[in-house]
Amino acid sequence: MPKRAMQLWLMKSEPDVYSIDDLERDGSECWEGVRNYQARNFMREMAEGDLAIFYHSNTKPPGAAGVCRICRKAYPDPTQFDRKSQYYDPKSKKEDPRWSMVDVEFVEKFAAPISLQALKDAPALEGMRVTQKGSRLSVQPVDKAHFKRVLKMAGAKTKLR
DNA sequence: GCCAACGTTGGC
DNA sequence: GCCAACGTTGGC
Repeated sequence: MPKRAMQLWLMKSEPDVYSIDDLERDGSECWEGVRNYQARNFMREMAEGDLAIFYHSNTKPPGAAGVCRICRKAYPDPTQFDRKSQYYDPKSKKEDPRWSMVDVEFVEKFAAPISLQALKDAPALEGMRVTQKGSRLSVQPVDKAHFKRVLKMAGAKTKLR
């Protein structure tokens, strides 16, 4: 009966490509195109019901924009087999797909995004991966205390138990 | 647009 | 297995 504890994540997306507003409009979306092994491995650890901070990268300012929930666990990313896709990977084999993706659903958009600078300036968030210099990882785990703090900073409706 | 910080590739 | 060259990410 003991269930796996909920795990918490942060997922980066460039808002020009896909933003929290796009997710709010769509309700849910597949998280395609991750082509980094470490990020892929974290996605494979995700379970339905896990929550993730939706982070806007490569924009100004970058920062935490909202919350989403994992609604489908990892399965093969079809774009790796699509020759026309920018994510096509000629080395990936159908019988042993190299890349996975999960589906996420919209939970909430923060009233105002919490900028990366604000995250870095918060002493309680010390050690959070995304605040560390040169952190490029697009999918990363987040400590519960850090996740809660970000929710608090954002005045979020989402609460963790 | 620059460039630091990686990750990947391929020659050896 | 090493490592130089190259490509990508993403803040600034």
